[in-house]
Amino acid sequence: MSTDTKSKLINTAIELIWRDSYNAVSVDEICKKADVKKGSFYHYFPSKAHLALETMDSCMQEIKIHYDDIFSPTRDPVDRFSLMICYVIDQQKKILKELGHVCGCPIATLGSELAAQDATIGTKITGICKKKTAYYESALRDLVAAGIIGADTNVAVKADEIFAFIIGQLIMARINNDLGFIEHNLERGLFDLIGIKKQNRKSEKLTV
Amino acid sequence: MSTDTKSKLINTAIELIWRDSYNAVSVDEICKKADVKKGSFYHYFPSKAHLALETMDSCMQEIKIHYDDIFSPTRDPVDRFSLMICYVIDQQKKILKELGHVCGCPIATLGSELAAQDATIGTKITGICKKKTAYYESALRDLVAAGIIGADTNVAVKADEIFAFIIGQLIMARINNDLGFIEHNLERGLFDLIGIKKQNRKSEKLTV
DNA sequence: ATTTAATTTGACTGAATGGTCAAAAGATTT
DNA sequence: AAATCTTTTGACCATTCAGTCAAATTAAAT
Repeated sequence: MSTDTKSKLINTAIELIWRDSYNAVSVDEICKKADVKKGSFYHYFPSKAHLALETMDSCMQEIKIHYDDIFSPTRDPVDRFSLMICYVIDQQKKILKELGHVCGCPIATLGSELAAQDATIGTKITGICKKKTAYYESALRDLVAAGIIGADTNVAVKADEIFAFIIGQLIMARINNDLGFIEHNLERGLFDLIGIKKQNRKSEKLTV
Repeated sequence: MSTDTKSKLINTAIELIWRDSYNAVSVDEICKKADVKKGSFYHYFPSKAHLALETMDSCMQEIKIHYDDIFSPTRDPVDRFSLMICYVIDQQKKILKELGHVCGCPIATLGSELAAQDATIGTKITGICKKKTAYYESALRDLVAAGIIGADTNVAVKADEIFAFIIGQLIMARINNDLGFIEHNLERGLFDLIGIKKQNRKSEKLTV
């Protein structure tokens, strides 16, 4: 079972690239930290760029597990968004503790860096974004059905806006290396953007 | 007048770093495209990182000229936001034509890439963001005074949200290499976020 | 037990990296 | 015209980069 070597490389790459950046991290550095020789690296990945692609798959796989639960149709649609915000913030806190820096969204950071450099990464990320917005879209439809937001809401557009909003806040948190703002304002801002009136918000804390 | 050499380097660096990324562009590449020898580069900049800092100053200087006009207190506060969106989109279109790729916000892209790598860049960008949100904040206060948005609006928080929202949309446009979404939805989304009712929006196009 | 296939190793390559430096050339000042 | 200061040049450096490869090791199949 030597998928161990491969996943060691992927997990190490996620850490290093997420904290620094794709171009700032070398193959040698990844290998050294993963305690894998370079020859093994190129046995599993044809190039550094392919490693990057697989790290994104790995991230998305992890996210999917949580989002499938958070955005379960059995949940109240308002709660789904609240829980997502909780998850995002908790994850950022965890990574801050582990890596010593606010890191933001690994996929957006990587995507922004490589957008013009590698077209295949651009299309890959576009696909991942589509998956994420699908969660938002379906929750928005349920909000419409529940009469919490207007029936005239363009849910596809609104879902993309939610995504961009969160990405933007995470980028700012990364640049400022500070989670304070999103801890205090991300949820409220999101509900403003969606157009959920205050009375529909739960003041009690929810757990994932 | 040899500031010519220096500004040639800065302008070339803006182009290359904006389109690709800081770490993807080498000093040699910048020198070659600017037609400046490497020795001259290090005569004007003590390091590559210092060049990056000066490119941000240069970007901010350019933005300030436009924003001082767009956010002039003589303007209707709703118009200010509309004009800003026009400016952002026009600039993106121009850069797309020039550089062949949607490039997003140069400062956010660079900031996201170097946040954990170089602390001085992080603080520099935090300063620039403060300047930008000052424009939004003052326009928001004028919206409050005009009774267009609620007097209970936390303008400082809302300004940061606006900033994050735009940054997020630009990142997505960069990743997708497509301006379609922001052309169609950025203004509407921004007004949703601010909480401006439809009747306050001008349907007519404005010019900067 | 032997063949076959998958994995690991470590030394290697050539190009590119950020940065240096002394000397030449050009301006400015005296 | 001589001296001083600024700018430009191009050769140079040590290091790092992504990627290669043949041989050694280990595991699986026969």
